[in-house]
Amino acid sequence: MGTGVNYWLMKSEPDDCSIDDALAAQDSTVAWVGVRNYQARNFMRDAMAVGDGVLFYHSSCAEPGIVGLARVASWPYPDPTQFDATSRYHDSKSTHAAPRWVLVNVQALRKTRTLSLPELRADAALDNLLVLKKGSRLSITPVELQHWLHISRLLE
DNA sequence: GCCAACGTTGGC
DNA sequence: GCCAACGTTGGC
Repeated sequence: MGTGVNYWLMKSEPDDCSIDDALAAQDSTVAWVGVRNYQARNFMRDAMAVGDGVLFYHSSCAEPGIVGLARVASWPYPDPTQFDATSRYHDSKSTHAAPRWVLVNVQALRKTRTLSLPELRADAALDNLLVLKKGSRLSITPVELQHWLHISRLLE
């Protein structure tokens, strides 16, 4: 793990938790429940640090794209929904002794204009942004500093 | 609703 | 370890 702040893009379905929902939450902070992909989990578990920058992205909706800025607001801890038999995220194979899934808290900082997927794709400076790669389905992807800076400028 | 792409599972 | 079958993601 390197030093300094890292940057991430995190997808959320707005029907589930939109940028408005996050901003309306206590301290504008939400627990990022429901990640059930090992690669995405490993980013939270092994690479995220409190204060890391987050691009808040709406997926599976009418206008997918970046809709806000946020920050990582906790260290990783077990996702409580994995133990909840009534949750859609329940995992019967996970135990309290050896939790399979972790999460972090994410604090929304501000809503931005929607930087839409077509707009992102049309920007040559973002050619290598992981979320734009063909077939990319990861709900959490690292963002390079140069991409973070470029997108920040677009959202000013 | 369709379907491409990817991840996971489980038989062998 | 291989790989077919199945499940999920997510744009369109």
